[in-house]
Amino acid sequence: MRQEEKSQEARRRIAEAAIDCLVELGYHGSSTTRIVERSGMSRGAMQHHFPSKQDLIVGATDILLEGVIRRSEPLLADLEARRIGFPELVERLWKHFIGSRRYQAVLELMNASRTDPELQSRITPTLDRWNRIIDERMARLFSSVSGDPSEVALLMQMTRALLRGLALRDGGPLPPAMVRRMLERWAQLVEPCLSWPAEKENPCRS
Amino acid sequence: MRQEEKSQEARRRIAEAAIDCLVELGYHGSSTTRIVERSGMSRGAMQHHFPSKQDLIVGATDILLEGVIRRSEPLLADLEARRIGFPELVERLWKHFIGSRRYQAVLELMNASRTDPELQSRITPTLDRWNRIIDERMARLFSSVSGDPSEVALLMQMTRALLRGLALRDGGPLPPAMVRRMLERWAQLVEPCLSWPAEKENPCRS
DNA sequence: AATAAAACAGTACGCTCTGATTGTTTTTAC
DNA sequence: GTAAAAACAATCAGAGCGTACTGTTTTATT
Repeated sequence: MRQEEKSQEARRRIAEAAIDCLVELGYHGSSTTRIVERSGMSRGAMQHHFPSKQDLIVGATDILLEGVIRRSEPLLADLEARRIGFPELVERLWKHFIGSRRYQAVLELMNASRTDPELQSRITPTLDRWNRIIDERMARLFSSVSGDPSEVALLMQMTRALLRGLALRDGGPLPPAMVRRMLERWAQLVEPCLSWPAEKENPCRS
Repeated sequence: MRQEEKSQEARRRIAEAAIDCLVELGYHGSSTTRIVERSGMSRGAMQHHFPSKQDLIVGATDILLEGVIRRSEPLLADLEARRIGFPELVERLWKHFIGSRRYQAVLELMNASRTDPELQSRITPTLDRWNRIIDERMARLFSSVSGDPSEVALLMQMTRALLRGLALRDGGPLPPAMVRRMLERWAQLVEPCLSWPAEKENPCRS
C-alpha cells in the first residue's frame, strides 16, 4: 500500500515539527499554527491526521519516545557485547539521550503532563517502558555487591534522576565541563557498588 | 505608611494566587483570569499592581524565591549550631524545599524560562543566589577529604541536581518510600567524601 | 473506466486570553 | 477640608487559538 506509507510519512513530518517546536518554543509556545507552518503542511492535512491538538501532542510523544527506545537498542547491545563499564554507560546515557537536544521536548511533555491527566495517561506507560528496558539490561550487566537485586535498580533510578536534574538546569546554563565532572564523579561513587557477574568483586563500602 | 503595607499585602495575595495556580494548573493553565479569581481581587487591582502578565509572573517568582531564601536561613543556622550530618541535610533539603509542594511552581518557572529569555533573566540571578548561599554555608560546614575546596561545591551541585530530578518525576509518581531510600543511599555514598573541619576524617575512597 | 474513500487545502467561526480604558472608592498631603 | 494620587472595579476591543466545515486532489477498488 503506497498510500499507507505516504500517510505515515505525513504523520511523521508533522510530529517532528511538533517536537522541534517543543524544543525551541516550549509547550506553551507550540501552537498548532506554528507547528503546521514549520512542517510545511496545510491545516487540513494536520486536521486529517491529528483531529485535535491532544491527538497531535500524544502522537508526537509516541514518536519521540518510541524513537528513544528504538535508538537505545544498539547502544545497549553494544554495552553487553563489549562489557562496558559504568562510567562509560553514564557518559553515553547523557550524550545520546538525557543530555541531547531532543530530551528537552521530553522534559516539556513530562512537565505538561503533570497538570494534564489525559496527556499523563498516555506518556507514563511509554516512559515506564523505557525505564524498565534499561533497568532489565542493567540488571543483566551488573549485579550488586551486596547481593540485593533491587540495589541495581535503585542505583539506576538514581542515575536517571541525576541526569534529569542536570538536563533541567536551574540558574545559569551549566558548562559542559562541569557536567562532565559531575558525571565522572557520580560514576566514581557508584562503581564500587556494582560488580560484573563472576568477574570482579569490588566492595561497596569499606 | 498604612497604604504602603496594604499595597504590599495586595501584591502578596495576588502573587500567592499565581503560585498556587502554577502548582495546580501549570504554567500554560495559569491565565490572569484564573489567578485573579483565585486571589479574590478584581482585574483592576491586578492591573494596578502588575501592569502585564510578565510583571505578574516575575513578581510571583521574586516572592516565591525570596521566600525560599528567607525560610532557609533558620534551617541553615540550625544546621551549623547542631553540627548536623550530611544525611540529615539531604533529608531536610528534600522535605522543606525541593520535595515540597511549592517547588513545583519553581519547576514550572524554570521550565518556562528556558524558552522565555525575559523571564530567564529575572529568574536566574535569584536562583543562583540561593545556590550560592547554600554552597557557602556548606563550604563552612564541611570540607573535602581530598583537600580540594571546589569538591564540596561539586557535591552540593550534584545533590541539588539529584533532588531536582526526583521532584520532576518521569513516569509514574515515585512512592515516598522509594524517594527516602534514594536520599539515604545518596547520603551514604557522599558522606565518606566529606569531613567536619577538625573533627573526624573519613577517607573518601579506599 | 467509474466510483468510493482517503488525503490534502483553505476558510470561517467561536472561544479565551491579554492589555487597555474608563469610572469609582479610599487614602494621603497640604 | 479639599485636592491629588493611589487603589480598586468593571467593561471592552483586538489578537490568537483550536476546530469545524467545505472544496479539491490523489489513491484504491471493482
